[in-house]
Amino acid sequence: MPYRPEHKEETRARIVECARRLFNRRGFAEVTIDEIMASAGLTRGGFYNHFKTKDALYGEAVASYAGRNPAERWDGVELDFKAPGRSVARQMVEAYLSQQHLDDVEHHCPMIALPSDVARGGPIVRAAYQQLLEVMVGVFESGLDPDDARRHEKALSMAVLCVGGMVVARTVDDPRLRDGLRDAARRLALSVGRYGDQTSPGRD
Amino acid sequence: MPYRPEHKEETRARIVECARRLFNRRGFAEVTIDEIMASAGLTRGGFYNHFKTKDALYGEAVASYAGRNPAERWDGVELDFKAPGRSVARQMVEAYLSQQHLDDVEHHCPMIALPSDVARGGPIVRAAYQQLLEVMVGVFESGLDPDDARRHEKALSMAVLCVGGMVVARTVDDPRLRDGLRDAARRLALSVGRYGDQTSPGRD
DNA sequence: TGTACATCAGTGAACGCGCGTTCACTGATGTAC
DNA sequence: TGTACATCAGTGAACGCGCGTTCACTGATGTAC
Repeated sequence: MPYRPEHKEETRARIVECARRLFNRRGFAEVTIDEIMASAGLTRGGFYNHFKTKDALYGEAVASYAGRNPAERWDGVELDFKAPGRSVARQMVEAYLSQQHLDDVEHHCPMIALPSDVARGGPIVRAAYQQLLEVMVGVFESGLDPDDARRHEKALSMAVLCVGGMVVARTVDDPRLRDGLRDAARRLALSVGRYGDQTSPGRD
Repeated sequence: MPYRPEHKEETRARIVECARRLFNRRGFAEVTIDEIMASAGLTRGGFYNHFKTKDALYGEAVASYAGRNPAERWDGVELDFKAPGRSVARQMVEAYLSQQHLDDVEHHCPMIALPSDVARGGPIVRAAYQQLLEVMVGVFESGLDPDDARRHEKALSMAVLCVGGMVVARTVDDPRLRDGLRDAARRLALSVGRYGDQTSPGRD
């Protein structure tokens, strides 16, 4: 056996990770296989030792984010997904809508980085995307009162605020408008989750 | 003068409109000039009588949506933007988050159809996009109590719910989840606007 | 320990298709007489 | 009213670059002896 058995697997994982970052930054169509391989320290030809086509890599890149340990997703924020609940849900809102997450394009959630690419993408990519969304909704739901009849609906609207807030903020240049959108989304999401924000206070 | 003076202008407008629809459906990179021209009933070569490059057309296509009479944007919904206010703002939430708007991909607002393309786009496209968003926020603001200190913040979060709700819904296949997201966003936006929905009732 | 070997991850030249762009030409149109 | 003309919107063949993909080859590596 010429190479360690893990060798190829490691290289493959490196390619996927490099591709994911490049796709996040510039979109699927604009990134070339040459660039991806160079970014992984390899050359063009080797690509097809690992993947059948460029499209196949795309699916894996989106799925790789979904498959990662969620705690790793936003640098510096430790979320304990084994025991979700109020404080994890709250932290998730804060982390997702943070300045840091907005600036760190390479580590954006695909829901933010590639919404239109995914909307036009194939079934594998779409399934990976939906799974991500369902995890997020589940975390928000776990942070809400189990007796609340509108628990699920509230969790859904919190997810819309998180993803939507980032998607919209990302396309705006004016920093005041951008931060205003992010902040408005953050406050309303916290308010829906009853985390004490006063944006839209209701009975408790 | 061989042709009526308006002739060229009309052809040009037809190309922009055809391009806008195709871009909405499949994104900028995936649509060819051949397709655009064929869709406008013309042939490839004539394109450069009207536009300098494909990129220039892209900017115009996004801008064309912003420049249209807002009342035309969502078929069957008449919004009187000359006299905005509560009922116009409410209608806008309903129309934007309607099933009809979700299904009618060709007439999607670019904020929904092209969020990632725009996020990576040039200054002209981004400026057109931001203008669209500001119009929407302005309408929502006009529908809120002028004495409300959080008026602007509320209008921003309503815009996030509208755009975000559609962006997220569009990428999900499961119809229950998709409609759940849209509905949750709609109800929360109406509630923030104090249009009588009970999602998150507060003092009035 | 050292050497020959088999394997296969990685190389880089080459291919070929597709698409943006160019350009010499055509022919439909409004005008002049 | 009819005809010759000038204009220029539109045509379609051709160009050439870029990129996805292929393929014959290389050379690094672990194994066998």
